[in-house]
Amino acid sequence: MNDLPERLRGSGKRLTAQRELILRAVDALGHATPDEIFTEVRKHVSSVNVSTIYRNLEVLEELGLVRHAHLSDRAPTYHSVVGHEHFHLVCRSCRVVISVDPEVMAPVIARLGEDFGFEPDIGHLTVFGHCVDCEAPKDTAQK
Amino acid sequence: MNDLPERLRGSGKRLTAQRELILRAVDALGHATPDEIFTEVRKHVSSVNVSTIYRNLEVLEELGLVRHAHLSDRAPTYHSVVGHEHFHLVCRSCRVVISVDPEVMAPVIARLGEDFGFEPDIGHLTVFGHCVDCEAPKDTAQK
DNA sequence: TTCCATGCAAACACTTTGCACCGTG
DNA sequence: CACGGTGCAAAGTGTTTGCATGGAA
Repeated sequence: MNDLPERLRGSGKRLTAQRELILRAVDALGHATPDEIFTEVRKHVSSVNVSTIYRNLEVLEELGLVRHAHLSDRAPTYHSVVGHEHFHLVCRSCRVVISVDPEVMAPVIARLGEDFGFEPDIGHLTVFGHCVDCEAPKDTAQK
Repeated sequence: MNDLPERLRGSGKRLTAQRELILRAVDALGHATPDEIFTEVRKHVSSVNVSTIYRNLEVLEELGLVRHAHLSDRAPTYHSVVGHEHFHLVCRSCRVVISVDPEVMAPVIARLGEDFGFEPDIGHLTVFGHCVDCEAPKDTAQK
C-alpha cells in the first residue's frame, strides 16, 4: 500500500518523515483539506509547517499516491488512491458526499470521446446536486 | 432576455444601475471571473466596488439570471443563462473550454437517480481532462 | 421616508514564495 | 558533501464584512 520510497527514488526525490506522515494522514482522514491534514500531522511531529503540507500534497499527487477533488467552494480535499478510483456526488442541502464507481460514467466517456475527442479525468470529477429525499431544505444558492 | 426588473421586484429587491451593468457584462463576456466583470463594469461607471460585484453576482444567481462554474483552480466564472443550459469540458493541456448539451449526460442522470436518489445540477458541472489530439504537452499536474 | 444597496477599508481564508538552515542519499 | 527539503515569515490572490452614506420605491 505504501509505495512512497520507491516512487520517490524513481523521480530523484527524497524520503522524509514529513512525506510519510502526510501520506499516512491522507489515508487516515479520507477526504481532508490541507488544513485538516496539517492538524493531523502536527499530532505526530511538533514542528511542521503548512507550506510543507502544500508542497508535498503536490508531490504526492504527481507520484500518483493521492488525488484531490473540489467538494466545496472552499479548500480542496485530498484522498488516497489506494482503493479504487471514484468520483463524487455532493448534496448542496445536507452536504453528504457519495463516492461513485467510474463505470456509471461509461456511456458519457464514450460520447465525449466520439463527439469531442475528449478524455475526461473521472477521478477528479465532482457532481453537485441534491438528494431527492434530503431532509434538509432545498438550497438554491450555490455556496 | 432581460427579466431583471420583474425578477427583482418579485423578491423585494431593487433595480440599480450596477445590477444592470453587471448583468450586461456577464452577457457580453461569456465566461468571466468576478474580477473580469469588475473591469468591464468599470468601463461604464467610474466608481464601482468589487464587493458590489460579488454581492450582485450572488443576487443574479439567486434570481436565475446567471450561473457560475469552476473552470480553473482559481476564481469561478459566471455566464448568463439566456442561452441553453450546458456543462463544460476543460482541457488541462490547452485550456480550451467546450460547452456540451446536457442531453449527453442523460444516461448518467438516470443512473444517479435510480442508484442514489440523487439529482445532479448539470449546469454547474465541469469535467476536466484532455483533448486527445491536443498539441500542448500532456500535463499530469492538477494546477 | 423607509430600507435596500453601495463604496470604502479592513479583515479573512487559502496558498505561494524567498531565504537560510537542515538532513537524505 | 551536494542538493533537495524544511521551517519561518512575508506576500499574494480571491472573497467577505461592518459601517456610514446614498438612492429606489
